[in-house]
Amino acid sequence: MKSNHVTLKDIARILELSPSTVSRALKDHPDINEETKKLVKTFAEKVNYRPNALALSLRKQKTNTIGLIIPEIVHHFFSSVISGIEDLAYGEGYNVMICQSNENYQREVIDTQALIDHRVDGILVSVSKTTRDYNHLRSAYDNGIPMVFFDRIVEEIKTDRVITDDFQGAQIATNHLIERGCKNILHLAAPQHLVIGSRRKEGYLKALADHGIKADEDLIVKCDTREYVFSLQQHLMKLIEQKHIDGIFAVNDSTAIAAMQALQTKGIKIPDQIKVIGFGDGPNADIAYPPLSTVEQKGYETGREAMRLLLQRLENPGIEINFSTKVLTPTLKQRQST
Amino acid sequence: MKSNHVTLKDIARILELSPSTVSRALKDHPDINEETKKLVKTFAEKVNYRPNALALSLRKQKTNTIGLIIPEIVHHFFSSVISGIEDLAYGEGYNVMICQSNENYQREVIDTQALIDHRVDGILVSVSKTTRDYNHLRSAYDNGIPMVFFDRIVEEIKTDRVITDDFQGAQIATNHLIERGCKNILHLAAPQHLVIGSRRKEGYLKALADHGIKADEDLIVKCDTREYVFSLQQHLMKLIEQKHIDGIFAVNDSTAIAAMQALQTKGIKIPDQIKVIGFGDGPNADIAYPPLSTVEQKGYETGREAMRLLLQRLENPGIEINFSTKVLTPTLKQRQST
DNA sequence: CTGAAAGCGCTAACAT
DNA sequence: ATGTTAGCGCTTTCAG
Repeated sequence: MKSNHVTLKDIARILELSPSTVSRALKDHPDINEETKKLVKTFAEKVNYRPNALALSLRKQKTNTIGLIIPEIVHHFFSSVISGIEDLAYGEGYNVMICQSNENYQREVIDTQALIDHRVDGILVSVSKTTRDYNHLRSAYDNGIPMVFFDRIVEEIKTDRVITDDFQGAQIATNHLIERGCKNILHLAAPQHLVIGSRRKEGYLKALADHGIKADEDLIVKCDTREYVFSLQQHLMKLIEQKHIDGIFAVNDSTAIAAMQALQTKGIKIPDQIKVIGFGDGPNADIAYPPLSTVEQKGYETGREAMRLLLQRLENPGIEINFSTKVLTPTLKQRQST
Repeated sequence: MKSNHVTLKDIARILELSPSTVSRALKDHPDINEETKKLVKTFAEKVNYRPNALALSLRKQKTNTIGLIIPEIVHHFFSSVISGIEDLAYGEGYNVMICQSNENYQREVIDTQALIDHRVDGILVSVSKTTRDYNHLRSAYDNGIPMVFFDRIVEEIKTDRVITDDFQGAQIATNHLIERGCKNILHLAAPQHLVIGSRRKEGYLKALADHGIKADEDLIVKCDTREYVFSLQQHLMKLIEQKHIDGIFAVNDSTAIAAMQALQTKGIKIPDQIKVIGFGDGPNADIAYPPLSTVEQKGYETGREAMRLLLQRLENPGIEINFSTKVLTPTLKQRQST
């Protein structure tokens, strides 16, 4: 059970050649005799030789690894992001080192450090909800490691970015409810200190204004998780009755789905009596009853785009200008809840 | 923007010391003068020195990284597994290199290779559905890299394992349906070359036998994804009618939920006409309509247990006997679909 | 066409 | 108490 990796030196010794010759033979260096190449290659194949990636990285001063810092893998949006990143990265010969911050600032700091320690060639990051200080990221930046922020960006650090147009997404969702005949629309909102929280609320307000509907502060309730919905159930039901609510725009899908379930326990029919729309479009939307209308946030493309921007930096080192921000527009996914 | 990591040598040069002294000072070697230590440490702190993990690994012949090969991160079970692994690993100073095979054999081979190339200290793996040949894994094993299989194990390779008692879980699920009055139970099964596929089928058969119900091969249909359900919809509906199906045990939750949706489009009432139970207990179970009864499979514990077994091997190298298999027993989660 | 030697960043046995 | 040296596995100049 002891480690027994074959090294270049091993091959050289057995074949009575020098390590340099073996190295060159393996990578088809023109100087090497065809005979020798064949000999070395077949032998290497036979003994299942694999170059040591660490030694290579150390020598080349390039790890061909990019680091990814992500809040929570369980969320469908983020796991789609991972797929987008990996598909591009693998194709270009890069490995991805995934770190999950678990929405925890301390963990994020440690993760960033680990990525720097491993000398990743670049970092992709979406910051945790609890991160308010950015020195750890700036330190990576100062170390000369190219970075790209996606989704949860840090405005203070100038880099390439990929974001979703939350404002427009919320507007699309709210417009849709209005077009479906809703007059009194409840918004279940995320905390306003989060960019997605305030941007989505603003989009909601804009849609109302565009249709000459007067906004009502009472109809904006801070409530952005499934659990939150059930704990506010009493309050929400009262509100819905008093204000004659006929539409709900929730800041994410799981909140929207929980809201539907809460309404249904009171015998309210969806979409007949109240129409509901979410934000995100994970697989839950299809599973919900009725299937949830929502705006689709493009996780896969977000990841792909972020990786693309990073690759660009990696291929053009030294050029630290012209940072670009890619904005992805979410699209309406109508199902049966509206 | 150019890479500018400080090295031991840099510090040595500037402080006019030898690299070894700096190295020792940094790790509190008793031989080193307190003055020198202080000098070195404060300077290292100041310039934000961080040892190069690659150089360290190369030198120590130990990467403190463990590799994880997992079919699909999106599945709740697997992302829980990751959390279980990480929590333990980080605590012990290990990093986790996550590879997603995407249920693709080719990718799994490449991933395994990448882990070997990076000289991970150990590997945790749950094989993809499409994997039939195990040479890639055996090669890691032969290289002396300790492995632990979890969930989707490979029986041909002797290692430590963590599995769910699929047999018992299936039995629990099927018994539950029978107790709820079902007589003709359809089983939506996973491919039989997967251990979880055959074990769950066997548990189903055992439950039937225990209750004197004659098994009917026609009632076991290979169908283990949401998409599969909809593509087989015609066939399934016919079967349900002909065989007077009154209960369905699906090999996983999303298949169970898709089945409920398919039935509902035909006006079939759940649980009144047909009762449905799944396997896994992800968050989808709560969102489904009606909320899905299922057996709870413990992802977090699976990951933790697998990592625990691996750590044991890493701490006792050379002992390649007494491989143990940890079996976790799933528990019934009754909701409204039965 | 092949080999010797240096070095990527670090540690540790062996000096002094 | 500190320095020298060798070496982890590899590539790449520089010499033959």
